[in-house]
Amino acid sequence: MDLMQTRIREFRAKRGMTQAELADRVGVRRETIVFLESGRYNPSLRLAHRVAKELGTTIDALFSFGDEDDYVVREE
Amino acid sequence: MDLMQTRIREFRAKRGMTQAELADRVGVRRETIVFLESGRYNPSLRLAHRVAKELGTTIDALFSFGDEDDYVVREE
DNA sequence: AACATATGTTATATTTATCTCACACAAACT
DNA sequence: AGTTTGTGTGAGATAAATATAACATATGTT
Repeated sequence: MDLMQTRIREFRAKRGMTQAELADRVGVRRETIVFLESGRYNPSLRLAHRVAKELGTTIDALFSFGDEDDYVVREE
Repeated sequence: MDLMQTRIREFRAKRGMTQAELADRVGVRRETIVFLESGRYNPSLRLAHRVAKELGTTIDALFSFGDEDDYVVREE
């Protein structure tokens, strides 16, 4: 099935934001965030964008697929 | 309804690639590319990623939503 | 121990993306 | 004029995202 990686949880934690809070601000159900964080589904581009925006980052920074040469979770 | 902007056509043209070609490489139907280029639907993140990759760019460079401060189509 | 809060799960329903097929149109070429 | 090539459109079918609701678990707090 080839799931994707996401750093949503990492970014969300950095902001001290709860799943429910994020879901709320983004306008989806909390369960949707759960599924997103575990990579179990493939959001629409628009949803990905809203999430990235709420977390103060970009889509490309937030999600990654198996095909990148250089995906690393860097701490800062 | 609030459509999104995309530079797919621009990038595709730059590469001299046809809609059918792109569809093919990306693994979708040509009609899907037509709809994407006209912003009439909201691809899955994975599809957006595949398209960006085939066009040698990133998702964030390829798509934009009404909420950016600074979206410009720049020529290079 | 009881309670509250944050997270995870499972099943079903609804909405939307994408497929499929068929046709239409314009431009370029023979 | 006819043919090819690239692009656009529309309707119906299928697959996948998201909603909804209900329950489960873990952790922290009193």
